[in-house]
Amino acid sequence: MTKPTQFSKTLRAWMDTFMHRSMRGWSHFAKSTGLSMPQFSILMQLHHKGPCGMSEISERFDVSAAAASQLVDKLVQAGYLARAEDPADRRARLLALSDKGKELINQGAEERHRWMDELASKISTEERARVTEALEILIKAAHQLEEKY
Amino acid sequence: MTKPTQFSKTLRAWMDTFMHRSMRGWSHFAKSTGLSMPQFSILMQLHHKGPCGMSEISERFDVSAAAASQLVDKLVQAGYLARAEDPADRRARLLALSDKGKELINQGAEERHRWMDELASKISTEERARVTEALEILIKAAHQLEEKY
DNA sequence: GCATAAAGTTAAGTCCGATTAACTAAAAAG
DNA sequence: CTTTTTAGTTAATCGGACTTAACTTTATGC
Repeated sequence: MTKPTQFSKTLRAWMDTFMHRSMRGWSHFAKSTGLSMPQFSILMQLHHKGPCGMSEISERFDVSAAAASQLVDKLVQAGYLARAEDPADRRARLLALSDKGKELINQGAEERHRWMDELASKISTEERARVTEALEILIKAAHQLEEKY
Repeated sequence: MTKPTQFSKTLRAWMDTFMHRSMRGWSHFAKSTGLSMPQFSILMQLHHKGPCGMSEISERFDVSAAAASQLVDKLVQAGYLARAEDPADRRARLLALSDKGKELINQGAEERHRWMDELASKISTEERARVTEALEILIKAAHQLEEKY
């Protein structure tokens, strides 16, 4: 954490390359669906974390409850989200991706993953094995970090 | 490219895990600077690709020349960008990050890179060597792809 | 050189996200 | 059972991003 090692330098270089590229693909796809970036982000969040209440949306995105409510409302009207009453607490809402919403997310993932397949084509078979192994190490480490909080 | 190999599956898994995480940090930082997402994206683009003209901005972000002009104007007024006349073509402008702009980008990179250092702490020394090697392979492949277009 | 095209800018208007304030309904606290 | 807190919605409004249209300035094509 004090001085950057070769490892962390390489990790940063990769992230810079990778982030820049995938960000473009991501926002391009969001635009092509007609959804705004905040709207798309909400769908992404639902996809990653599963169903949640309205308050969690406003916390995650650091906006007021009113803003979250309005944003979600548009997504519900567009058919991407289901908004149901929480049977355990009738004040609360249960937000979840609809089938249409799930399909959209999958489509987006496809687009964003396409360049990875191109990437794979630039890497020899023996290298792929080593890269796969290394990424698995990274993924495991990342999950360990996630658990902490 | 036809059927997903183990390699490409792992690559995708890594992408999903890390995109979600770093996107949050990125937009959080953008917000903390008081800059909007589009404004911040322009700074990022200048950082990655170096100085360019106004027309390139509008092409990259797929907005009208008018929108680009207005967006850039705000960044110039805020002191993040320098807008000079192109000596070779006096209609054109040369846009570049100012020192303040560069500093902001570096700060952002620090924030986004912090969790990578935490990640490093979860990985043993011998594993780091292998991961470093693998990432270098990926970086090289990514740059080969960039050159294509 | 004159017409046309290209690079930006400015202005007016639209749309969307976000805020505050006022409100409803349900749960928790006492 | 009444008070207070919590979850969410609605309305009015603000500001920012984006668009089209009209314009200025500079380069290019015949």
